[in-house]
Amino acid sequence: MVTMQDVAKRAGVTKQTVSNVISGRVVVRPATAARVRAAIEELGYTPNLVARSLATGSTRTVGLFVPTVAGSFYSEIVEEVEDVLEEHGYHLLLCTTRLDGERARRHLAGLTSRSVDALLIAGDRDLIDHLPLLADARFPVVLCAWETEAPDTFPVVTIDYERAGYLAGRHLRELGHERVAVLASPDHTVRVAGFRRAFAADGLTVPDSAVHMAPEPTFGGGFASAGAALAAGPRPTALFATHDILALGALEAARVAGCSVPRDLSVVGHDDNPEVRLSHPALTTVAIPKRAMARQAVELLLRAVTKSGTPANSLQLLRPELVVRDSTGPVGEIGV
Amino acid sequence: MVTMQDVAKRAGVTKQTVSNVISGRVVVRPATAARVRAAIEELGYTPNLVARSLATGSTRTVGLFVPTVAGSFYSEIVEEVEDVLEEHGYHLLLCTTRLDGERARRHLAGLTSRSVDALLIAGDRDLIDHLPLLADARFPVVLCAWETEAPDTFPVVTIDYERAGYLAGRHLRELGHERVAVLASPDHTVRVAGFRRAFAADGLTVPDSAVHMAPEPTFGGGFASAGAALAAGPRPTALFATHDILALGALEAARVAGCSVPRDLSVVGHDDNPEVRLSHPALTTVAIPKRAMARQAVELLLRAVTKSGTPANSLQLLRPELVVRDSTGPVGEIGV
DNA sequence: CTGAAAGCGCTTACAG
DNA sequence: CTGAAAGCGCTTACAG
Repeated sequence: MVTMQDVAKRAGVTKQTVSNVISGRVVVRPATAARVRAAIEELGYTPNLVARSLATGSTRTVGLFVPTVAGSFYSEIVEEVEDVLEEHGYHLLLCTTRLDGERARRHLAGLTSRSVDALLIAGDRDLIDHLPLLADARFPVVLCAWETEAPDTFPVVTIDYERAGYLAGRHLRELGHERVAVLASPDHTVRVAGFRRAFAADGLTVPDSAVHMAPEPTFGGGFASAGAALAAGPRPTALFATHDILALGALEAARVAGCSVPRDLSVVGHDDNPEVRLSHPALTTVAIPKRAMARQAVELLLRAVTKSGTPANSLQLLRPELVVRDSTGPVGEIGV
Repeated sequence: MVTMQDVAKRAGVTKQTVSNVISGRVVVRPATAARVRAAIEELGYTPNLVARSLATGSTRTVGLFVPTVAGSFYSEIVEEVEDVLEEHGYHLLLCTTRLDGERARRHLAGLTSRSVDALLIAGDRDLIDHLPLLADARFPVVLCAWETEAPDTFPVVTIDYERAGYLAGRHLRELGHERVAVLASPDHTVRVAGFRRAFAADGLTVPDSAVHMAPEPTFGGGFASAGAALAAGPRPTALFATHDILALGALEAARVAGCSVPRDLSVVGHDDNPEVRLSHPALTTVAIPKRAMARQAVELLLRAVTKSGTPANSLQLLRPELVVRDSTGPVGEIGV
């Protein structure tokens, strides 16, 4: 491989001068610089990034942990993170943890060894128990898409999930719904709490019996738990699913149960993933500013890298927004 | 940061001995090794991977280019690649090219500089024009998920897309369909050719007028071009979409046009993405062994890395399989 | 504006 | 089995 030394010899200078030409940090006489550039060109020289990293202590690489890359939520985050990194000349080292805490821990241990300038952890599912490992990391760490109680050891950029649930609830309240059901993933307690708050504001309560757990965030999971919700007691007039895909399953369950949406049943989802446009009727849902979240998190991270300090330890909550489509309507007189 | 030197001092040995203990490549006296290990523990030493890379010339990182990470096709590939890499102790550097050849080229240039031990390029969309840049790469390169004419400069692990189209066509022929339409993405000419071959085998031709281009591989794109196909001339009795999502759009177009699937219209998709289970009726499609493909490609790549040679230049075609569900049926008498 | 020196933290032969 | 030396390819002060 051709090294800086080779270029230097060819251009009749020392390698320090070559380095100066490349970095542009020191002014080099135009004639010399031209000779160096010519030599680089002729030799097809390309600097060895590993050597540079060792000398500078920076790899210009950021690690990203996501639970998975399947599904549009995290894949959009990955792409946004990559975009921001690219704008700043950084590379992306990706680890998907796949609901496997042990796997996450192993990867974490691997990255601790300086191969990364900073680390972004998206999603609280798999790494939450291993955060202490990062306590004396030599690089900045930022958390995002964190729904459960965020540890106060790292800056967090996330969504106001409580408000997301609240928006869904308030919307249903404004439409006059009183008897409602919730389809929830186990780790979505914050959304459910927000949803309840909207009802509590009107002196209504959403009983625990109205909250149906969907172990898996899948279409089938939504179908099954919506089926249970519709079969139970007095049929609800509205339903909030903490995940769009659960809502899509619920739509199907409603069809099967012969109840028309939104006439007999209103359905609200959560996330506003692109898939929801495939549904009939189009799903009313709470849109999550995931790209904005990812961008802010990365920018915070990179600011910490360049100022080489830990970022100010803060909790930043981005606001979700209700997107009203066709799956919700006023509570009907003919209900039941 | 604590270095090997620090550990050595603490253990009362030289850093070479520490290195030996860590690598395990040289036998060290047990007592010494124990002292070294204790020192490592006490100091919380973790080797600097960048320094190691510079010394060994290996970063234990593999670069992966994919067009996007949205949609299940490439996201499954990414996860499978990562799994195989992890099994072998490698990290994943991810670049999504996003239909942007220029962006792809920039990233390529960045990686050429030794920050990666090998490179896997999935998808022919964005990098096809920039492959010459890789001509004198100092690391192995493998191509996968390549549908267009593959360059013969690198090993290719891909799908027999021609056969995929053929399987779809043969299935429809076996059901007696003669008047068919195709919904195709512009870069899916090979699938279409295979589809046509199945008809040609029976002396039938699929005219160009029966092939409808869908510029975007989206639900809306499928809906629009299926609408055109159903409106045109004598209505086809069957339809092949070169992409599942196009087929889902077609299903919706059929519903709107008031034609019942599969009674009035059979629909075959391509890929067998998980989404297709959401459709009504469940979609018959051609399943693509994408995970197997990704695995083989990475294993080929890693074999080349460890044997530090270019991999044998070969073209490997994995076989797709027809998955019959509910969207296809025998051609009806009452057709049209 | 250019060159000589030291150093980033490791590994790899090679002696002892 | 352990130590002394050289080297991986850069960058960063520091002289001239």
